[in-house]
Formats: sequence, structure tokens, C-alpha cells
Amino acid sequence: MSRSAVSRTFTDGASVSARTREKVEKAAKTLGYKPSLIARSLATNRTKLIGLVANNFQNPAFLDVFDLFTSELQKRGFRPLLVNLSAETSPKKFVELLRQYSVDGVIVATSTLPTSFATSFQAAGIPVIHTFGKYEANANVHVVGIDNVYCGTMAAALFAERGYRKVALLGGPEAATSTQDRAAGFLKAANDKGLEVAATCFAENYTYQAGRDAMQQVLQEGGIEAVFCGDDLICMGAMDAARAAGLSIPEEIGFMGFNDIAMAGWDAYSLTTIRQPIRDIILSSVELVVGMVENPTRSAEIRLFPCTIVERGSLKPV
Amino acid sequence: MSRSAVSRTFTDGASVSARTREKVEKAAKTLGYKPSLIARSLATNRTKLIGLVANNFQNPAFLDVFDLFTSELQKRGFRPLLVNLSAETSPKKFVELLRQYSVDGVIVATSTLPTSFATSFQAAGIPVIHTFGKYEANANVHVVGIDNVYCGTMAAALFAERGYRKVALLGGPEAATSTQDRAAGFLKAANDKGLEVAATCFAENYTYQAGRDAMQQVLQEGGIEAVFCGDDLICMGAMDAARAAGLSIPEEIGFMGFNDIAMAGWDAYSLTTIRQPIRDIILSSVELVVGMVENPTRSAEIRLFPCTIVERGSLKPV
DNA sequence: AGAGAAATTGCAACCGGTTGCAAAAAAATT
DNA sequence: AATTTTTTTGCAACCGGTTGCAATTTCTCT
Repeated sequence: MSRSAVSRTFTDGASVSARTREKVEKAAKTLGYKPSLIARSLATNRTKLIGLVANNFQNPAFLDVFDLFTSELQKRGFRPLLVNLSAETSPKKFVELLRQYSVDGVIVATSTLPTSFATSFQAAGIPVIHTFGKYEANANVHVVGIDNVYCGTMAAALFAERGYRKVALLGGPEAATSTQDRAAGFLKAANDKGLEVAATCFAENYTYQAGRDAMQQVLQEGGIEAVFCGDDLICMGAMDAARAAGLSIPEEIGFMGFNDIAMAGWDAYSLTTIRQPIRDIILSSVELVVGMVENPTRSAEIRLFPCTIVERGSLKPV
Repeated sequence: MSRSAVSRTFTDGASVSARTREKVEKAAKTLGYKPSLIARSLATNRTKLIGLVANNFQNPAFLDVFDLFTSELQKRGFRPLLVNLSAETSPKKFVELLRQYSVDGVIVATSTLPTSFATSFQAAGIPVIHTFGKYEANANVHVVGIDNVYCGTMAAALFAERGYRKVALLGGPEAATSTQDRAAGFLKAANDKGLEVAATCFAENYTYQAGRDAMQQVLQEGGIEAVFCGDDLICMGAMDAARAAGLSIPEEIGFMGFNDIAMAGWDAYSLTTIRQPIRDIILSSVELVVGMVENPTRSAEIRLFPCTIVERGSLKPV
């Protein structure tokens, strides 16, 4: 019963006879021995650690994201090493950090950062997936997410279909790529369909309060019939601002959100919103990152999932 | 310039001359070298990894928790290794797992698990803090949190003060220790103050829908004047159930929640609720766990923080 | 300049596993 | 029973750092 015998009983696929395996296992049980993953990592150059980088910890939309990522990674024997980007200024620092921890891969889960952030992990030789990332044809990074431009288009189309003419765009933070794409799609389609976009403004961040504040500006321009918001939370703030200004929803003003968070279904809002298939996106991301770990040379892939409109009661019926 | 010279330049407090340090640093820069934390961990028996164990990923109350824990740990040079308990059945498994990863410490952040869960890490020789844990005088584990029994008392006292007579308790999941304590405190104090607790029921889980469903049962008993809920999310579901039944808040029925999540301040709910000082609790937990890493023999401490009532508009005024 | 003290450096063992390779044991074949 | 083939086993080097200790260098002081 040498050291290698022990190692082999705890490595599946290794060559050990039933007898020695049994002996080792019995000894391990009485001693309470479990192999050290740290030592194994050093020898195998695999840590089974996946960096999970996010920057939007305050948005309920991320509850699902954390829940799904952690449980899916766990199922496959990987552990998520959480990185909170929101406090930090220098993203480069985290590339180094995750490299030092020798994570097997990284999932960048944010819709606000440019593709270049994910690329910098790639440059450091770490497999990376940009989940909720921006689709860029030339980007040499795995991206799993949605077509935000098209989502903007969907919103404008629905507005047109419902007979709205004078509408507004109340986006998320202007620097976010998702905001830019959704705005671009919305504005283009609105124009094509002859809608008048009478106000365009952006919330400071993804919060109820920011949505509420931004809505004040939109309200300056009278006669807005419907507002497309870049995020449900922002939208709910905007709805309450409209109500506080005496407008009734959906009779006098319509709202459309984005994300379909749990609260969107609450009676008080009953928000019509665009839903992205979070579960599919995350399963796909996890699958992809695990695949990358096994075969790092896989060529960069873009996986876009279709979004659906969840009809509730914040737009006037046909 | 030996291997040790390199090691020493990257270890603070080690003895290196300015000249060699400089030489090493230059070489490191051109080579893009950073010391491997894995190898360091193996040698020092310290990983700078803290297991963050939670089981309530769907509740917005946890957004703050994740945000604060990750950023505070980051600040101190530790990384959170996230463990999602909600999917799993066997807690023992995670003790083993975190032991295999040689985490320096564990934070169990849940108000629902019994103290024994945290203790099992301790038994395995891993420093552990039970944040939001139950206060038990004899428990030999660090606990940072609040006095749930007293919080229940506060709620009953406020009800009495407002002149409510016939009240109800709508707790969180019955198996949660926090539910039990809050209920105990509430029922005891209600009795002392001569309130009639006409209905006592528990939501299946910490969701809006569960609160809504549970409220149906409470409504069976007519004439309830106020309801104390074990969680804001549950409370909001309950409020909407009451409204759907035609009751107006706070005129016909009052509500009181727990946690003060962001949504509690929204116009549509304006919920009077009990707030726990999350930030203080988490800062204290992080401090404590870091302290334990440095001095593992520190004796078990219980740190309880006072909660405050956040008055909004869901109870009738005096 | 020389002696003594203090600071710096390199050696080598160690942390706890994995793994290629050759030797040993077991199984299969003649 | 002897030979060949297959399976199992242990040896020893390696993963990439840390660290006690002794040797060396540098600094102080007379």
C-alpha cells in the first residue's frame, strides 16, 4: 500500500485491484482521510474552480443567476469562486487574481461590460465565457446571451401594434452595452414604424430609485403614451413615478420592462416585459465552460437565445 | 537569485535586500510571472479561501448579503467560495468538500439551519461563523445575528400600542429556527399584552406566492386586524391576497414584515417592517472569521445586533 | 584595517498529491 | 509446467511554492 495506491483509489479510471482499493478505503475511513484538492491541483494543474465574475449584485435579476450557476457548477463537480466587480475599478486586477488561483475557467456574467473584459482572460490563457455578453461578429470569445438589438425591435413592434404613437425610451445605464443595443434596436424600429420617440433617457443604475428619478425627466415631455424600460426594476420605479404624477396604468400610459423578475408578476405592477431564457442561457454557459476546460482549443462560439414577451397588464389591450 | 529570493520578494515581511527585490520584480514583469496561490497554499497550509454557504438564493434579502460578503472578503484578501445548499440534501457532504478545498474558514449564512450544521465544520477543525444563526447559550460556535425572539416581541408590542386586538401570525417556513424564535417571541408577548392571536400559519417557503397562499388561510378567520409576517416577501404576497379579498391596507387590515428589503419601500407596499443591521452583521462576521483564521483558538462568541422598526404605512397610525 | 554584529542569501527538505516507467504479480495461453 | 500476456504495484521525480538553518555578505564600530 504505497502512496500511489492511495492516489489511485481516489482517482477514477486508475488501475487498482479491488483488494487494495478496499484496503485503502477502509484505512481512509478510520483515519478520516480525504485527498487534498490543493495538492491534487498542484500536480494536475486543474483546480475545478470556476471564477464567477459579476457586477450587478443589487438587482433581483441576479438571484436566479447565482442560484443556477452555483447549482449547475456544483452538479458537475466544479466550484464557483465569486468575484464582485461592482466595488472595484480595475478589472485587470481580477484577471491576475483568478490566474493566481489557477481557476480552470471564468464566467463573466454581466450585460454591461464590453467584450474586451472577457477577452483579457482569454489573453491570459484562461478559458472564458461571456454570459449575457454583447454579440460581436469578430469577437474571439464565447458569448452566450440574447440579441439585445432584436429585443429593442420587439418592444417597438409591440408598441406599434398596440397603436401607441408617441413613446419614450428609458434605458439602463448608458455605458452598458446591453442598454446601447436595446436602445439602438428600439430607436431604429420605432423610426421604421413611424413612432415618435419623444423622450430618451437613461437611468443612473439598475435600481427602483434611479428609474423613478429618470421618469421625472420623461414626464417633462407631456403626452407620452408608452415607455420602454431597459430593466424591470427601473420600470417599476418609473411606473410609481407616473402614478405619483396622477397617471393611471395602462389607461393613460403604458410600460414595458425587461427581464421578467419575480416582482413583475406582482399585482401592484403586473408588468408586461421581455423575458430572457435565463435557465437555458446558464445551462449553456456552464456546459460551454466545462467543455472548454476539457478542450481549450474549441473555437469561439456565439450562442444567442430567443426572448419572449410576457404579456401582463401594463400595456393597453388591442 | 535563487528560488527563495523570488519567494521572499513576494512574501511581505520577508528578508530581501532592495537590490535583489528589484531584480526579481523586473524579471517577473518581463516574464509575466505571478506566484501560484495553489502552490503557496500547499506550503503554508493557508488558502485565503472562505466557504460561503447559503440556502436562500431566491430571496432579495440575500442580494445585500452576497454583495457585502464578497466585497468585504475581497478587501481583506480573501475569496469567497460559494456553496449553494438549497439544491442539496446532505449537508455533511459540504463539510467534506470544503475541507478538501482547505478553506481557511466558513461562513454559514442562513437563518433557517440549526446550530448543529455550523458545529459540524468546527468538528472538522474548520473555523466557522454562523451568520444569522440562532442564539443558543450553550452552543460552542460563533454566532453573529439578531435576537429573533425579541424581534417577535417588538412586533407584538407595536401591535398592542396601535390598539390592535385580534391579530395573526404568518411565519416563514416552520422548520426554520428564525421562524420558531420570532413566533415564540410574538406569541408570548401577544399573550402578555392581551392580544388575541386568532390565526397562526406558516408559509411553505420565502416567496411572494407562498405568502399569498398562506394568507388565504388567515383570511378564513374573519376580523383579523393585523398580521405579523416572518419575511417581507411573504408579507407582500399576503398584502396582495388581502387586497384581492377587498380589504384595504392599513384601514381594514395592518401588516408588518421582516427584513426591510428594497421593495418594502416601494409605493405599492409601503411596508412597516423590522430591519436588521445587515451591514454591521456582515462586517462583524467577516472580521470574526478573519480573526479566527489568525487565531483559531478564540473562544466562541455570540454577537447580537439590535433591530429597528422601520415605520411606513402598512399599520394604522396612532 | 580588522573584529563583531546584523542583514541577506542559497541550500535542501517539505507541503500532499500525480504519473511514467520498470518490476512484480496474476491471469491466460500453449 | 513453462511461457507469454495482462494487470497491478511501488519507485522516484515532479507540480511550484515556503522556510529553518548555515554560509556569506554587508554594515558598524574600535
